[in-house]
Amino acid sequence: MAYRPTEKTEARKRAQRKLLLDTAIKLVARGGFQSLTIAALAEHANVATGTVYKYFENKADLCTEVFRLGSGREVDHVQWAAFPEQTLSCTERLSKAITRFAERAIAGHRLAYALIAEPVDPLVEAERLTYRHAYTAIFKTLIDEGIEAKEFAAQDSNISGAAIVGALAETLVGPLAHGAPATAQFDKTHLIESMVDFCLSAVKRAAR
Amino acid sequence: MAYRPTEKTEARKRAQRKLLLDTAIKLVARGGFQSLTIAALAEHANVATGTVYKYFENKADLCTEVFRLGSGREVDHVQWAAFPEQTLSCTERLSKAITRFAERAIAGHRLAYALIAEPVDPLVEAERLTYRHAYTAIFKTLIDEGIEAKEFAAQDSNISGAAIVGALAETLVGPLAHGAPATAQFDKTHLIESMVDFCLSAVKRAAR
DNA sequence: CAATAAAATGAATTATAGTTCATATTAACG
DNA sequence: CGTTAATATGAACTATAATTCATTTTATTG
Repeated sequence: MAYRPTEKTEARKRAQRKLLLDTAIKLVARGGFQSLTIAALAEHANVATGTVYKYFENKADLCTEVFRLGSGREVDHVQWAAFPEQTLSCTERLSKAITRFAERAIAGHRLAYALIAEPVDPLVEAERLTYRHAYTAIFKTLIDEGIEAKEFAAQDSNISGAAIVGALAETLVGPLAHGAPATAQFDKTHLIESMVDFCLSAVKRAAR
Repeated sequence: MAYRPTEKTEARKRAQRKLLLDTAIKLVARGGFQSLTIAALAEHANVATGTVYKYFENKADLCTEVFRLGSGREVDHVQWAAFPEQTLSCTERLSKAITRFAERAIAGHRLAYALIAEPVDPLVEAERLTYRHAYTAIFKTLIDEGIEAKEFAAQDSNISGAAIVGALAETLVGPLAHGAPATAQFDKTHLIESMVDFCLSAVKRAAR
């Protein structure tokens, strides 16, 4: 008997895996999923291509994990805004959730675009639906609460939730799309305010 | 001198090209852009792969034309609903335009999904943005008219237009996505009504 | 029919990535 | 230090499609 995995090697293994994932996310944030190739990942992480396969079953597996890691935090932030510690009206919470979504998308630039809208391998597409659905679920729950509290009109909260996600994605992704030059600045505050107004009016349905 | 293109051959050429485009659209409608390969197209159109290149520069060119042909008619239909012959209120016209958009998307199934949301080659993505923008422009113009007529609140019509397109795409594409079994029926009328309510309330902004 | 130009063919080539695996390297333990 | 097991390596292999091009077929005219 001469060799056994020890805490040190296990730690190294975990670190290597994390390094690969972090590097992969950097690649996606820089050039989208289309730039995430095994070769490029290996290159940037200073390992051989074969090594990647010691940590990930195959490319789909890698993409899925990248997607989860990249989006998990994003979803959490919106979740926290929608369901805060303090007691706030549903109107305020929806407003904050939309603002948070938008702010992070704008800050994240290419990454947000890649996660929300960029063309990806069909294998990854399923994961994106999950991602978008996570947002829809947050808005749906919040809208249900708002209906209960008589702040919002009675409505199909699933549809409204999805509509909000779609509206946000379209209005945010438009300006961020392609390799939209970071110079092409747009009025972030104006965009966010507009979207808050649009969505709040929609769920309140005061108009006839 | 012995051979010169004549009207007959020119006509045949045009017909061949049309056949290829129609076949390509059928393929996309059946299995999305991912199933549109030169080999498959040639096979289904009963020509050799090389022949395709007599009619199209390259694949990107083919995809672009497929996109234009496929979406052109769709956009026109919404355009007609938004700007009809008869005099109608902006509210009614917006309602009809949204309904038309949704009805055609639902009827078109896979094709609508492919045009609006399916992952495609980045080369084709630019064309999609054009396509979505065409819808945004229609809604923007209609919203501007509605603001003028005091039917809608003052707002950034570009943002609202894009928001409507995004909201529609998200709510419609969700149920249509993947190879969503045609059996998985959803309440089409309910969905359309909900979206009309959502969008009309949003642009009217009666709520505060 | 002969001559010729256009059009079609499809096997071969090219390009791009994902995946594998025989070999080399490294780490742990006696 | 020597043995052994785990890890890493990266060139070779595989798969998938796009693209090309020498050859064949077809259409037109004198």
